[in-house]
Amino acid sequence: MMSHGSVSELTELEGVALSVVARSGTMTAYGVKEVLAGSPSRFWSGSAGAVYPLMKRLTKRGLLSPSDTATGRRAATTYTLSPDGQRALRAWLSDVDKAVDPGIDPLRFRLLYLSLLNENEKQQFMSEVSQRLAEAIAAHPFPGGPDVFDNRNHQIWMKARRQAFEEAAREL
Amino acid sequence: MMSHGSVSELTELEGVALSVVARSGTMTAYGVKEVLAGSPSRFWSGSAGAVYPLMKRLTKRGLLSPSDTATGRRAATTYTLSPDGQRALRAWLSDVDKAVDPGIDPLRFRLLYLSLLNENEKQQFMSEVSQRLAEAIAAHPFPGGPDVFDNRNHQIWMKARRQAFEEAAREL
DNA sequence: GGATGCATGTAAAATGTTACATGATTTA
DNA sequence: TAAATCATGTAACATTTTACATGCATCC
Repeated sequence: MMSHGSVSELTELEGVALSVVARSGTMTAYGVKEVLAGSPSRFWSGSAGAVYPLMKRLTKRGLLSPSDTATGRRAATTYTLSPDGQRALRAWLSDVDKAVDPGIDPLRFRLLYLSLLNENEKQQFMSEVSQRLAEAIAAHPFPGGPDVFDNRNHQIWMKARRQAFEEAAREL
Repeated sequence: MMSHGSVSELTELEGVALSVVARSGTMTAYGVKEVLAGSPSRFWSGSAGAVYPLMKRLTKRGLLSPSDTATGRRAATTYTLSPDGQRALRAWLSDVDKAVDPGIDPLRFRLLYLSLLNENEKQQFMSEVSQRLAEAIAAHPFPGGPDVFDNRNHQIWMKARRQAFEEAAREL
């Protein structure tokens, strides 16, 4: 049998968290939380309750190296990637199976079931979505951080989703 | 203040579950589980431990009406949408804010952080992803059920993602 | 009639959300 | 210097995963 887990597999949240740390070189839990909170997606809550424990778990797994950076009399921890963390991140980033997974797209789900609405509701929905997508594409800087959820990347994805939306609409 | 919650808001999982029931008119927890398990996305686990309790919660919230359909001596419950369930589902389906949310796209995240890999790794990744996307688009019937995660819809979305991928690649 | 798979769940553990607490720092 | 905001967490609760248990049907 192939050795299945020389590096531990990461969830999307874990992978993104490690990426954020790696990109900066060093980062606190708060910093990671802020980046996530700046995401255009509501699926990244960026809540303290999610992120602080996450960083602890990744530390316990040996993927992050904490250092105590208390300022004044206040406790604080800054993290860097350990060598194992770097390996795990590389494995996550280049995981093609995960990459091609369609993930979760709320628009896709709705188009799949839109026939459950009546004609009026459908029309209304399609027209509002169309408008909102156009706005999202036009809006250069969306509110939030420029790091993970980089504007340009966001725009590219929104354009692709609009295309899917229009194609699906044609077949509705 | 506006009455904020005459119908309870649904998560994506809840919305999809109600949609599956609504489309069939009637369905067991097992049926819903099977549809979810047939999804191309790993984010829908379709595990019994997720679905059976979910159906109970939706029942408790008054959105599903259970009926006892024991066959022989074995307990079984089939569900239909209650009037409140229908309203909640309509509200979910036509929720434009949720619809435009980018959701979770594993490919998007990876392209965002791909610069953390070295040139070789990047090349390898891009070429493999490209191939896998092409395969996914060409493959007419993907393994799994034809209901929620309808082939045609899946294909449209994969095409859109390939376009985003190519555009992002050009700017890498 | 034993093995295999379908159908219906539950239990323990992990993860994530919401809400709170509290120390430090900036701002009015 | 009081109020607001930033930063660092924890606690209770809800949800989800993983793993197990078990009854019925079918097929070999």
